[in-house]
Amino acid sequence: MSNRTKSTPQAREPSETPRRAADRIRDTAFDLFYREGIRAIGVEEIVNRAGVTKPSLYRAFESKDELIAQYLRDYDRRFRDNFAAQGAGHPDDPKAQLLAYVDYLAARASTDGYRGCGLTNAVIEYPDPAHPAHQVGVESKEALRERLRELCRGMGAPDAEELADGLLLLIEGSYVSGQAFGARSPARVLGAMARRLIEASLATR
Amino acid sequence: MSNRTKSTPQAREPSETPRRAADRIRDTAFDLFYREGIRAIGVEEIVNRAGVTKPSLYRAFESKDELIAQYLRDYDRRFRDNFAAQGAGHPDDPKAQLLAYVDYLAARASTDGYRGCGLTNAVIEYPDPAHPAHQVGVESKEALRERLRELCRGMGAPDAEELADGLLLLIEGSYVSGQAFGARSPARVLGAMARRLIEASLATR
DNA sequence: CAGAGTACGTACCGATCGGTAACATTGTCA
DNA sequence: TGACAATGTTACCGATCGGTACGTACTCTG
Repeated sequence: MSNRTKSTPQAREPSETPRRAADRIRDTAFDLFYREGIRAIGVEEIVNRAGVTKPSLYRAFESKDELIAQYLRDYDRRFRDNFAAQGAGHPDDPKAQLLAYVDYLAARASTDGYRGCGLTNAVIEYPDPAHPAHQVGVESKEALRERLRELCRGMGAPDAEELADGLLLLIEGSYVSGQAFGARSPARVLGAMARRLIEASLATR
Repeated sequence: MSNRTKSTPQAREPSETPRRAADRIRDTAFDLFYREGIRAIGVEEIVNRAGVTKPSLYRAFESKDELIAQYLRDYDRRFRDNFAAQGAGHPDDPKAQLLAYVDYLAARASTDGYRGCGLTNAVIEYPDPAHPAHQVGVESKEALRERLRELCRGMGAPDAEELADGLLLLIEGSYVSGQAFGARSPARVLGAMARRLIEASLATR
């Protein structure tokens, strides 16, 4: 076990194609799993498209399941970053932060070829709660639920938990409807519905 | 013994296990596909659990894809029947009809082991629009969307299309959230949120 | 009772699945 | 130059995938 770090990490251009085999596999798996579905993609296809070989995959990942879990952890990280980035323009304004993401999602989920949320899709593809893909997906959704609750509390909602769950339903509905309806997706009304629900909920006493 | 009634195909003991091979396959496939996912279930497992053999499957169905499509058509039929049944107690009251289904769904989607909507799941499992599973799923969703629009028009909503899409988002969100959260699903607030959204939408002018 | 259909099972196919063993090659640093 | 880590090459494994050629048992009809 030598975890020796090179003192001169040079010639490391992130945009370059070759890179490390493990990274190429990770990126390729991310793209294929998300686009085509996890169960639809075999390890053979991943290594072929990544331009590497199967032993390289199994040197970097214990199994396909572990690669799947890694894909979903990557997806979760990107999701959180993006969620935060959308609201970054509205510090100290929870409602504006949430609406920024909601408007972003409404546009994105109403484009042809949209594939929804990789984490939601994984939970559906692996209904067994014991499967790592299911677990990572559920954990991410629980974190999203909690984040929405924080935002709703910040808005001063009388019942923040209830409003957060309502918004979560709208968001998850946008993920899946976008896949079924493409550019004419019901997700196009997500922004208007979220606003209406928020206003009505803030008005309750 | 005397069976002069060969023209009438009866002698049907509905509760009996053996029945015809094709029917057993259909029922078993329905259950397994819904419970475990379509891609997760092979034809071998279907015929084993149905107590028949593989050639019997391929005599009744052209291919696995055709069996899948049949499963989804069956699912769609049961869904429409159930949707209608939930609102049957409120003739000439579109809002009550819709809320009856919504309340039913809120309860069902908040039980452990809930597996969501088989049609939604199929669209996610088969993202390729050319695949029959995807197509049958999408067609069913379009019909549901239209049904919701009818109901919203019947309620006198100023923008029935918009409200229908909002309700569709809530409903689809309940399907998928139920799988991730089990008994503590956000779907428990579906009834309250649908009511709030409907009232707020009816009040717009 | 003969014979034709019908309904089903036995046994098998090639392809692909996830995963591995053994060895050759490369590039980097000392 | 030589050690070492990373990667490629090749060939393979048992299991399972969707799908089929072919033989057998039952039943209805003539």
